Amino acid sequence: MVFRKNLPAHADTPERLHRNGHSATMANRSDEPAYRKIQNAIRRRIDSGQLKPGNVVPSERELARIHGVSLMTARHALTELARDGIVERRHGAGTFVAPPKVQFNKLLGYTEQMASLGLTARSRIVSSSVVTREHEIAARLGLPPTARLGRLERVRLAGDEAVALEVCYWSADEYPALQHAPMDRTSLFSVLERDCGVQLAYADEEIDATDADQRMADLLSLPKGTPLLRIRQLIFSSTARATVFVTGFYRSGRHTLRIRRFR
Amino acid sequence: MVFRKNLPAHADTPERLHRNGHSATMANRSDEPAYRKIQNAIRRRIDSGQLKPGNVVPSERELARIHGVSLMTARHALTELARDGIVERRHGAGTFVAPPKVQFNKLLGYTEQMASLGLTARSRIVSSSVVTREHEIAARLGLPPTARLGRLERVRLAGDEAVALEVCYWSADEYPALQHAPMDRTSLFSVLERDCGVQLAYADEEIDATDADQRMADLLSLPKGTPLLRIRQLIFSSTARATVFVTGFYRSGRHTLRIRRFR
DNA sequence: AAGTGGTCTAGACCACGGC
DNA sequence: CCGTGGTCTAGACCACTTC
Repeated sequence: MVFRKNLPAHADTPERLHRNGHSATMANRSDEPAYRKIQNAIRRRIDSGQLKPGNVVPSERELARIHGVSLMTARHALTELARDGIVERRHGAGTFVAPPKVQFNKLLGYTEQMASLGLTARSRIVSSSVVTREHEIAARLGLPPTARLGRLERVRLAGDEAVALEVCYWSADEYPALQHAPMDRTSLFSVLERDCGVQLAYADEEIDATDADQRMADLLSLPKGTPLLRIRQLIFSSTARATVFVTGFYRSGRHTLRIRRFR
Repeated sequence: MVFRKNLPAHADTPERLHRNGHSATMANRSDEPAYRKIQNAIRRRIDSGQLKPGNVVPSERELARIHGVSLMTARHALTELARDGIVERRHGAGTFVAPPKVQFNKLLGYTEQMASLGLTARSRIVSSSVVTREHEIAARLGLPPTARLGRLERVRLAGDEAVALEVCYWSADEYPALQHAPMDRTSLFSVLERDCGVQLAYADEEIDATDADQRMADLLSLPKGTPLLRIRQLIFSSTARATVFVTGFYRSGRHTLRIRRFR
């Protein structure tokens, strides 16, 4: 409930009546701050296509009038939207819907990458187990040396062609659900985020080149010695906890990593 | 000159005298906004080591008092510093100096990378020329197909060991200075930024794995067929102009690319 | 309880952009 | 010229943390 508060010192004039007496009657809908309501109103108009990139957004003064708030509050709403890249402000001209941003260096699972290319991810499970002697990987995950780790080894397919071998490790005690999910059809990311209540946030990756040993060569149907891109990623949750460790071997020519780096 | 302005409506009380009459006497130093002065004052105290990470920064009310500004102005100063990651705000507790941020995915030249590891970069120039028939690379740089391109091929050394082969291309007409700089001792980045007045901003990179052909094997003193990490980068200026195209072949085990990706 | 940041008011003057 | 965003005032009440 937002009752009327905010009566500055100089409101000791009789005009304080302008706060109409809807206090108990209309539900003022949650304790959402006014500036956030304004933001949401604008976001909705953008999402619905009513406001397109380049279109002008109502000015500070207009928003203040429409929503019945002070200039500073309307201003705060627009300033934050600009900081988040939703709108662009041009001094003396106005506030405009920003062109949609392409996200760089975005952390995606294989399933999501394929989906973003309009393809369906398929996998073949090579092995699925619980291991206890992976000291180094346990250490990377911030677990004791002999922690029980879930381990999943999958061959990634594009069409009928094997393009990658991925091995994942996670704490078997914290995420038992992963052990029994149908991982040949399901995304590891989606199980974690939907079923385990983990919000993934970022991954630190080490990238180098190696070549296929006999086992990899067999699994990927390649000659032994073929160069492979190796990506080791340690994936962190939004609470900065190391959650999954993945090592992937990607067939050259079938997989190029694209990143953008900033100065 | 900032004279006293900002006399809101309710300042018709006698208290407006509190603006002490220094108007013409002390030089108010530039037209820098008050909130920026506050920010600079705090930044200086952090840079000089007087304020260390975790230390508390003066509160909004304190800053307002010290600098003789209103609460909203002091608040604005801190809010922006927090947005830039300089300080962290904790509701009910205070504002604190943020721990120094490690920069991820930072675009660095080889010379700079070595410097950041406390090492000195060395290179051996393999060839330096101007070419006119690299249609594909010219296209990447946004130039006509037969544009004159500067081309520089260098072997990168760590100690006495060859760790990488890098080939750079740029517009020979726009940056003639690059052709005659002592590139065995100098950074391409520093020549561009210092001598050519170009501010580099970001690079789009394509990363995959390949293996050494006979020529690379000879130049890097490796067996033919050794897996190499290939990084092709198109480097853009702050005006979003493609400026340099670099292809690098990095010896595995001697070079691991580290990046962070966000969800 | 004291102090902090978070939200908000009802205005002010200025610098800038486009007509 | 008029409308826009940028800076700023002198306060207010609230939610939160710390003691």
